[in-house]
Amino acid sequence: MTDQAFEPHDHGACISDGVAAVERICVERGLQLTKARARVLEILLSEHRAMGAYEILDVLRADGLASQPPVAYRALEFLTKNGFAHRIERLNAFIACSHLDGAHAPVFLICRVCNSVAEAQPDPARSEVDRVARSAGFAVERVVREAEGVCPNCARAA
Amino acid sequence: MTDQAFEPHDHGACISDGVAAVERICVERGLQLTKARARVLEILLSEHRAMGAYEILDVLRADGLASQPPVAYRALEFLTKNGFAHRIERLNAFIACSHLDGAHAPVFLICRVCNSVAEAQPDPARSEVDRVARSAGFAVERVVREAEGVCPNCARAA
DNA sequence: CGTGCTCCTGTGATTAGATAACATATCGTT
DNA sequence: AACGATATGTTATCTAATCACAGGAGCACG
Ligand SMILES: [Zn+2]
Ligand SMILES: [Zn+2]
Ligand SMILES: [Zn+2]
Ligand SMILES: [Zn+2]
Repeated sequence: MTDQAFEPHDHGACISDGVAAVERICVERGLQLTKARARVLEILLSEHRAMGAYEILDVLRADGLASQPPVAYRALEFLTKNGFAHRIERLNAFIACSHLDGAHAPVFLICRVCNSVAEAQPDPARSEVDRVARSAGFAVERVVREAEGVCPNCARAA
Repeated sequence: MTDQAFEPHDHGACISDGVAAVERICVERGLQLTKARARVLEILLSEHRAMGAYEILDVLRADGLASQPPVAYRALEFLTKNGFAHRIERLNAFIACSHLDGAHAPVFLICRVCNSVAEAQPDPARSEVDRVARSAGFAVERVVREAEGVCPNCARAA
């Protein structure tokens, strides 16, 4: 149900698989995964936590690439519009998608101790948000579901 | 299940009832509902939509009260910490609570056309967020659930 | 060719949202 | 009166996001 963010895993595979999957989807859909966009995706994939636009910008700058805010924001807009990354509203930050297969309405679990973020993929049929919206006659276009708390690793450590 | 934000109602009662309820609760709990805090609450209650801190500040300024950001942010911190108002993460904005009775884990329905925001009070027992968190061993402390879309009034109008 | 078109990039400036730091005030308690 | 706790006022700063406009790469068409 949740992904591996809170468990030990081969993280090199997270990165390479993520890049490969996005490359494939871009070819399928005729999208341009340009240098800047690919680099931002890599940066996001490099950690299971949300990164702010200016933090990403710092990495780009260290790479010798362009360093003005619009550079990061444009790449992030491309990635989020196409479902390759998500914006975490609670943090004003971004994270690579870890469920690239199919449409989804993810739930994010944000650890306030280690800052890791897990993207979970709940059963879409029984969302309380949808239920409530339907009963109000409200047409939902986008849903934000984010939980802040302590992940199992940090709970054990304490 | 949802409140009256999307339906015609006696809005004067929304404001007076809201202020009265908060006043009562503050007395009960020994909280100080000072001039600035009460005024910010009134401003939030005056509309069923979320208002930004600087927008609130403009109203305070028009009232001849203090006009620096911390004034608004401190009042908003008091109101949100005590459950009298909520922060809408998606909008970086605030709205008065419309379910002052009891603890709650609200769902917000945000109309992108008329900007009205309804606070719904779903059955807490079957939250998808809680279910997912439990299965991941994640200890939830705060939940954000916000749906963006079109309210029934605006859907009819279109 | 080379012109126009579309999409992407680079850069400077500006706007919006939030907090830090520090001084002052108010009020009840001793 | 002196004190501590809480709330306010003000300046400056910081972070996040967008605007506006100039250029550049790729491609289609004549
Ligand atoms: Zn990984
Ligand atoms: Zn953690
Ligand atoms: Zn009302
Ligand atoms: Zn509406």
